[in-house]
Amino acid sequence: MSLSIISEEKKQQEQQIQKDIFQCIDDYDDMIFNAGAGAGKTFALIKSLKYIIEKKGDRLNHHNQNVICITYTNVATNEIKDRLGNTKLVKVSTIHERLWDLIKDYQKQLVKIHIEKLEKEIEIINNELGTETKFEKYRALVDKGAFVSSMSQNRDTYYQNKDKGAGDFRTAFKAFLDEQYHGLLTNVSHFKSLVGKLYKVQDYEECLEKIGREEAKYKTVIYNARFNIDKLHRMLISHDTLLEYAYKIIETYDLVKQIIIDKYPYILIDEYQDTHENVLKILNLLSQYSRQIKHSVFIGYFGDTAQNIYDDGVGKNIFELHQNLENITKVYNRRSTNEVINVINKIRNDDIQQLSIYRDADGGLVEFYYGNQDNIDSFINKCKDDWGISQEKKLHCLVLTNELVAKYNGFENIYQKLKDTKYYKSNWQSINTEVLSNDLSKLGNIPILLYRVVELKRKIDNPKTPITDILNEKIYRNLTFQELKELIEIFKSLNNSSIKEFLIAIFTVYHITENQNYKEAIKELVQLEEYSFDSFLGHMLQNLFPNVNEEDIETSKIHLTELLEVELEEYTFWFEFINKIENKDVIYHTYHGTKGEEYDNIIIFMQNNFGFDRKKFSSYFSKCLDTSELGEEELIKFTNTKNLLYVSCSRAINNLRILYLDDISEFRSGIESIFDSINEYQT
DNA sequence: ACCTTGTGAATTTTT
DNA sequence: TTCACAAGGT
Repeated sequence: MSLSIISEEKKQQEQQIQKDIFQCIDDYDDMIFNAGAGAGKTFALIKSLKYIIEKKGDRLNHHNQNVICITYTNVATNEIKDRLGNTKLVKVSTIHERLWDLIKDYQKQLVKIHIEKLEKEIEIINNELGTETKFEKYRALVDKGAFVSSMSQNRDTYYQNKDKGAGDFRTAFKAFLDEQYHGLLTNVSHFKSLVGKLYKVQDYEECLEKIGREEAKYKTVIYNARFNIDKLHRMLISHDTLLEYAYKIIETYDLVKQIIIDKYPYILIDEYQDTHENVLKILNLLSQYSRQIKHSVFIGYFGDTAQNIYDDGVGKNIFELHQNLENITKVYNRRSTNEVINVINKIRNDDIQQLSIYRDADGGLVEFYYGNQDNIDSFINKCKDDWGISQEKKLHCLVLTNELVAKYNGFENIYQKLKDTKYYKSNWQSINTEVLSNDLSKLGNIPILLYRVVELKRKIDNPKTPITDILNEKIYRNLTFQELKELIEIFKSLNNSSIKEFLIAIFTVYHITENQNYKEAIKELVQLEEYSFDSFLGHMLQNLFPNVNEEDIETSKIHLTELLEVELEEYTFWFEFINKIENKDVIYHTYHGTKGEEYDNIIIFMQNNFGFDRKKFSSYFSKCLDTSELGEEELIKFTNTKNLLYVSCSRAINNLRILYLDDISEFRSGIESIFDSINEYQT
């Protein structure tokens, strides 16, 4: 049994590092705590928070002050709250939640910033319309105003057709568009882009007028965390714009700065490398202003530049954005065996070269194999055999895309059928959040509906489910035992093989039963105008094929019916995935999705391409021997890939194998520089 | 034979 | 965003 004996000497040094952090807190020295993967960053953060509570708590309470702890995700927020225990002193939240809380009452100022934003956006669009080559034909129009007003009268036609291919779109538009404008339609995507921009300008100008007239809904700006895009013309801002506005308001108004400083003298940031540049700019402003007015503030960053895998994150730039930070690093690793540490050190290749804190850290395994797609199954089996994988000792596989995660976790058809709908084709960015999120509130309309149906079916089929769990409390609260029993009997009779059959049974019973409680329960489950399978399907159609053409309705309905006919087992796997129920011995994740996690046994499936980049990993390995020649753009790409590789490899505690699915002969030496030897995988 | 233009396909994560 | 490919023009 390795990783069990902690070195006394290193433990003492670890404690010294923690004391250094405390010293910074005492002296109000802004600091950055840098530590590699598995170093116990969150542990250090929590210890620091506890130190502040213990040593400064009374004074803070006396002055009605609080400590701010900001995290990158809601999951991290909950984890810190959990580990910290109950305290009113520390406000733990995501950066967005905290910033909105800080600025939302300054509506007058926010609306002013909003007006500036709208004006700037209009200017940007007009500038694009005036310069970009794709708008050349528009610029050549003699009477642009006539075209603009003609288009604004035909918004409906535009939105009904904008998701169609070029051919259909052209036909639809030629029918009513004045002949003189047909030239604009030669390139349909240019035309779509043009009209979209014209509409935006119109919306924004209209919004500015409404703000000017102080119309009811135009006096306040609202941050909506549920949507990923701004709806500026409706006074709604999303995540990035919130940060932008917060920065502006804090930059402009010294009073706001002072209020924040005086209320929150300690600000700690978890995973700083992922935070947005604007957040750093805000914190830097606060730090500088606090020195100016001589009201002390402590700002502490906890994180690791090498784990910056999102483009928005500041990463290494933090040192430029917030200068004179006290730099505290920790090189001890509490997670992995020496074999793993050795490899991840070579990947990060910077001044943090980790050492295990354990005296018995040998005994792990890291191996690099290459093969092809056909080897995947047998490779998994080999690892299962070699490592004695079982229900209790699971194997975690890292793949690059959610599509593969869905496939290997056993619900390929559900994912594909949803993906192949009109809605998710035009909102491809939404499919993964709306179908695969562990956070139910993020699931899309139809996925959450299907989820609830599956949930009900599972509860009914499981004899151990308590009656009260099947029903919403609203329904059963006022029922007598007899009524409850009858109701459950009806539910138990809905015994079916597929979601489709189950739904049909639900609605059939709905129409024949006299039991009002049942009807209420079904209404609670699905809210429809009419309770029938057809109307359920219609509801799905409306959501997943919005504005679908008359002639496509039938095929779309067939598509959706097929979705409902997918094997029940797949729905079970999907349900378990959403709920993170790990019933199988092999579990699949995306590389990105494993951030912050750790697993005993890992396989990473790797290949040349990822996303837009056909040579993501191949070019990484080609360049990792010598990065001196790289240009700025190339270096950003390189670092991004390096960090992703670092994050995924550093999840491993004991065993790590990589199977590369493309030919590696061109960049062999790059791989060898990190993984020592390369094995050809043979079945 | 070669060039230009238009089109579609590939897609991680968080707020 | 980048690439491949098809269609049509020179």
